Amino acid sequence: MHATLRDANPPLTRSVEDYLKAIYHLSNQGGFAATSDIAAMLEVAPPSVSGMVKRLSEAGLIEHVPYRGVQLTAQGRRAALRMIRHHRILELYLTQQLGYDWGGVHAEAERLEHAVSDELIDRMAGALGNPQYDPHGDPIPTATGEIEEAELVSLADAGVGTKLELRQVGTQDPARLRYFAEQGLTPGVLLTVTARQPFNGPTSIGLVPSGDPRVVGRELALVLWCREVPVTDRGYAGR
Amino acid sequence: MHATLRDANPPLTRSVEDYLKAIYHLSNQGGFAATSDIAAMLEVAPPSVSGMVKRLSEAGLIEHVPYRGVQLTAQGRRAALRMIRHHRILELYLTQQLGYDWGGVHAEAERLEHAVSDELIDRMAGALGNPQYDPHGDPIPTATGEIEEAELVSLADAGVGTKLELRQVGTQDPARLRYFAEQGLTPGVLLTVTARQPFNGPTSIGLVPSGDPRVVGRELALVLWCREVPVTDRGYAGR
DNA sequence: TCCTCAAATTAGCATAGTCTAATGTTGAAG
DNA sequence: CTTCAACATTAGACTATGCTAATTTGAGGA
Repeated sequence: MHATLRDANPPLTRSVEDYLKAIYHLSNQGGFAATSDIAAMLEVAPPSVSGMVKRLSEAGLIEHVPYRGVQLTAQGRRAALRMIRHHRILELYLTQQLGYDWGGVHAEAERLEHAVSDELIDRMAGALGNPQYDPHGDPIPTATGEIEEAELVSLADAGVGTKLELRQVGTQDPARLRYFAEQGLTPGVLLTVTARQPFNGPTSIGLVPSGDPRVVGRELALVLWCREVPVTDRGYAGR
Repeated sequence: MHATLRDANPPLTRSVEDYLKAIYHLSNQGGFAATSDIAAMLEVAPPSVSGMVKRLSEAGLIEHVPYRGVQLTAQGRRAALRMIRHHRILELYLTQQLGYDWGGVHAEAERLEHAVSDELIDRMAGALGNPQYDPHGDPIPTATGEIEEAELVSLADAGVGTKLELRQVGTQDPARLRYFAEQGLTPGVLLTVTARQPFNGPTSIGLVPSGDPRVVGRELALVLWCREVPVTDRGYAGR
């Protein structure tokens, strides 16, 4: 009678998995994912998102606060992490075992992540020595759905010499957002911290891989939330 | 304006690819595939097949003769062979490179064949040394869509000692069909020719892998069309 | 405080694919 | 030559997912 009793584990469709993954990436640090951002990420129209949000929410995969956004439930998060694990291991396997280059691998992984079984992914992971990070430096969720949460540091607090990936821009102010965009400071870019002036002075950074320098005042640097990137890396194509 | 002009190469859906593959297998030697046989093979209701047949036929992938059956066009055949190539290389790759056993591999390949790119398949084939046969002895279509047509021999003409796969039963007579079914002689079964009596005498065979013996008179043996199976084999799970 | 505008949602429609129930067709058996 | 059973098709409904157009909402600027 109750939906949950009817079929506890209906296999998720490709679309559903894509939405969950997008929501995961857009609500990184506990916030809400906005309808229009989901629509942009998946390249669908906003009303399509509203429709899917309704279904996902009825299925218990997300929480929806009308006109504010959505968050994953524990169940939705599990499904999203499963896709991310699939994706990251596939990218690794295809490049390391089958000679793919980083250009071609993303689209292939994007399609395959929905079709592979967990068993296949585990076998691929085994063949790779059960890696913990993908080549972007992003952590690979475990088979049990745990992920090393890379906590975000504000650019104003990041250590000089560290390599960072810009993850969240913590302001809604259009003028500032526009400025950041002009400077090439959008989520996903990689940068290294080259210097910081004392007494709450500005932070100097270099963009990766271009090397272009930027200087960011403290007020702005405080809202640029970054993840520290381990070592090897080359651009951001994956998710 | 014309459908063909609107989008010459719409990517085929998973369903469409499954139908084309089923039709290929069911119309082996130039005949028609029957609606009910397609429905049985894909485990859908017959009206679903009628509906899909209409779409496939409008798309130029099959020829439909109402109340008789369907045949693949050159375009449909190309798409079917592409799936078969995907499937057979995937089965080979998963077993040889990732330690799958023959039980688990079919379902995995069945899902993946629709999601992999031709490039990935070619890379897998390369890693395997560009094999020509899958482990069932079935020929693998080339990347350009050619397949070694295993010509069929009648059981009455097959050499003693050869291993065969029964592919077509060349009669419509219900009494004979029923008899063949009782004897376990249905398309797909493997057998070895153990003896043949002289002067148009009967052929003795052993079923594989059970070893059960059968003796088939010349009249019946003449309508059992078989494919010679190279060497290694173990049951028929793939396609 | 009020207004306006961007964002979100609802309304209404389309397509692919599935189903069950009803109807049509064909060929084989008497 | 008729009839009937098996097979195929049509009719009509439903779900998932997408779209455009219209409407609603909420939050910041005047």
